[in-house]
Amino acid sequence: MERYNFKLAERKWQNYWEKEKIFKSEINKNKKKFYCLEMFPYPSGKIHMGHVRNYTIGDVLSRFKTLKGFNVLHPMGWDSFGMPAENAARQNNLNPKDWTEKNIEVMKSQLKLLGLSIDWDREISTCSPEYYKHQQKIFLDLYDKGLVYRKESYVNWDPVDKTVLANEQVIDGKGWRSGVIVERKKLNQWFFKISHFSEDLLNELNKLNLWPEKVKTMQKNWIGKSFGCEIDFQITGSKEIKSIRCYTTRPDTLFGFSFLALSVDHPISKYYENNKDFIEFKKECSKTGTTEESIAQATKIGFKTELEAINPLDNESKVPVYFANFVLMDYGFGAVFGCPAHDQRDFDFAKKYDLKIKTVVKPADETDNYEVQNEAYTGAGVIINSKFLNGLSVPEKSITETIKILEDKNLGKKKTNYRLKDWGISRQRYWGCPIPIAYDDDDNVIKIPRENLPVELPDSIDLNTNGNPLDSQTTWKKVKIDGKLCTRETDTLDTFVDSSWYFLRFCSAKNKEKAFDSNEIDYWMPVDQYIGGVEHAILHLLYSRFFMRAISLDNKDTSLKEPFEGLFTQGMVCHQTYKDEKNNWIYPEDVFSDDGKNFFQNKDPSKKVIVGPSESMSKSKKNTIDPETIINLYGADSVRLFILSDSPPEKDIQWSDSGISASFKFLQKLWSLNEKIISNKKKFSKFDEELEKFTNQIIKKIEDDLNRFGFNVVIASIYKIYTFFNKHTNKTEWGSNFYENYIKILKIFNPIIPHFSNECLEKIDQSVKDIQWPSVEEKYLEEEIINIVTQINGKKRKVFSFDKSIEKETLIESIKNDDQIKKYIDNKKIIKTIYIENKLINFIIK
RNA sequence: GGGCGAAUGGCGGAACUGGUAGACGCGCACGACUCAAAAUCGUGUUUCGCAAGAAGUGAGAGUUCGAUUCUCUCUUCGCCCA
Repeated sequence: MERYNFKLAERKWQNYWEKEKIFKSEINKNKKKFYCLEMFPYPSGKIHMGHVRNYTIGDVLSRFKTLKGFNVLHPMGWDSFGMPAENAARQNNLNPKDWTEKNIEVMKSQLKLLGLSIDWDREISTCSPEYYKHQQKIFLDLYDKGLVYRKESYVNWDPVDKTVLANEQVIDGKGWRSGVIVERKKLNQWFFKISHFSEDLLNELNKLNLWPEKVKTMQKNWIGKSFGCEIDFQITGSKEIKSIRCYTTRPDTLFGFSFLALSVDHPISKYYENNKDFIEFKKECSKTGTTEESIAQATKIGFKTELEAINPLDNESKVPVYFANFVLMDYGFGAVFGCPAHDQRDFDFAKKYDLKIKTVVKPADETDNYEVQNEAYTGAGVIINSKFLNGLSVPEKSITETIKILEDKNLGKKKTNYRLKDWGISRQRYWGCPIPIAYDDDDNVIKIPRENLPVELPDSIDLNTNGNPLDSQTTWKKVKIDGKLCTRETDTLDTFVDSSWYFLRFCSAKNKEKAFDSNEIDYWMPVDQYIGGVEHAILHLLYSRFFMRAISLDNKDTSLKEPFEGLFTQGMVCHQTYKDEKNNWIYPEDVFSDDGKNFFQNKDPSKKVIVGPSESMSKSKKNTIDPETIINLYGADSVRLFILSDSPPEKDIQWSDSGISASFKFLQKLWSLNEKIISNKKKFSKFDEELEKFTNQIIKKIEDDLNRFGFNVVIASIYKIYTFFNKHTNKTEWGSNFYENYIKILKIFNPIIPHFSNECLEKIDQSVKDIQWPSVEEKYLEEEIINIVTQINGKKRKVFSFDKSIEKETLIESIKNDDQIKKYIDNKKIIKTIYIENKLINFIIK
């Protein structure tokens, strides 16, 4: 008997799939389509286990749907613009393009090793002009629709490197490379008007039934719809400034008003631009980062003006007006009214500047003398100390009632506000899609004519300059439009733009004229199943939803709003972490253990290794396992089997050596079983009903489990299949229906371990082309024998088997007469009998 | 601080709409093969108990004939937002 040679088999079938173009997809209107998409990778060098898990899940689903008769689209591409290429290129003196292309080549070959059912004819790469040419057209389309605009906005500025930093490059308020404190700097930047769709993006979440609730909640919170009120506060103390408009979600606490806080960028700051102290203060504020978190954590500081604001509900009450660092111009109108008793930031601020703290809300179980002590009270309760508002319940009545009163008196207006801000898309970097815009001498925006697209990135570039390398490309920057000499925009697009429409491009990946063909997207879109990491739950998915709406707006070719019908977010792949005595991380392959308890270094067995907690695999912690090494050692099918078997796919999985080797051994066992079956010399007896039932029932179960992403349970069923068939083949006579059932089993292995399945099918003289998922016969799904769990007072005592045809009365009588049951019910009174058909009987006795 | 989710043997985990808790795998133990080991195969494996039996799904309550599953309170952990 031969051992299973996975190397030969896997290479053989991968070659076959490629040569015969088995996974090529085309429109076929007679067939139902299924568009399966996994989030495409960033070509960082090599694939990692997270990719293996992601793409295995998608592949199993694609192959399963194909077997079920769907016309499956399963494409792959590269999210190939981005900072890592620029950094790597700078470090190694390369061109980002060369670095990226080399990585794509490596990773593509690695993905092929996994045996994925991908239509490689549709491969796309976002950094190729072929792709971004269309993106630039889309940009101009959106510009024409009024969904793109330019405005001044803050960025994280590294004063030493003289460059803009992304949020993730700012660590503890300092630049990741320079280590100096990052400043806020104002630059002219491009924005997508995602806020135009805030309400729709929120509302339509309800329709996404095949999305995880968790992701929908996260998006809902991100969009952050709130009801509130805009209020014009009358101002005294200045000739020019008569009133200031504020937005608040808590107008009901207006009687607790003790200061008014403005953003340093508020329009009235212009009256202070010559004030030395204010300039100093503004500088101080610029040291706070731009993220909401850094603002929340920063110490609250203020600049007191000579202005006073009048409480609209109580003209007697006048409060000071401050500029404060925790108020952002982006939120509301850049002005908030401070109620220290019921807002923690206001509370901190009031404590610092010794402002009045007046309690106007009490918890329901407190008396009217309740006073806020060491922190703000933001919970529910009842309004107090507020004249005509007293007694209103917070928040149910108080907010709406107060708004009503303000509106009646013409002092305020109800307003809906969204936390979601417009999407800033300008990046001051080289390795991204050029923005197809230029400026004339008066800084007027000039669109690059569509026929001149793409605006290609210049190839030779000096990355070792301060700031954006494109800025120093003096020749590239100059462009003549309509005879006018203009200067190109040197910012490039945020890479999230690239991934916001790639799913459309896959539908007509090779179309040179258009970004996508309306016929093709009509058929293929929306994506039926999208699979990826939960880390993209908010930005990427929200941006894609925005893009679909933006493209569909006033578009006669498509009206699709939601790009992803179904979404699945898989968990991470984790591994134990190891450190040496000097606290340096060590790779798992440099560690060994004889007893599983004490670990030592391979290079020096006298050196102990400290075992840390299991964490998500990452290069920095060196707790990675290289997929290619593992595939070489155990084969792709073993890897696929293991990555699906140990945990439910939505949860984190622990990579374990014993786990992968168990999968490998199991495939060898399956192979021996197959060898045994092929070389069978045994007799066949009559039709085996038990075999038929087992096969039908397990296929049904596997199908159900695949449909609900229960891959780990599917693998458990496969282990059961082995046990059952192995037992059957140990009998002296096999059922006459044996082969028929065995072949069905080999077919259902196909989505999970495709090379192995093909190899076995071929060996047993079955075609591997156009395999169909075996149908199940209803009559074998039902049991003629029913098991009745018998309980006394809800406690299980015995299980009885009966023929299904038995009458209820006979069944109950016969159970009552059973010796073991008699023991419990003799001399007792049965006060109730609960009978659940075909399942259970419960005697309540006294 | 707020929101969401999770908690089941030594470990990863299973249990469909409330109805036999612990499927399947790992690990472990014993046995077979072997001079021996590895590999392989077989058997067992929630805890306590010789057994009959009892207890048992993070803790506590509640609803129910019956709760891992539903409700409430709490603890711990994870994720997201602040």
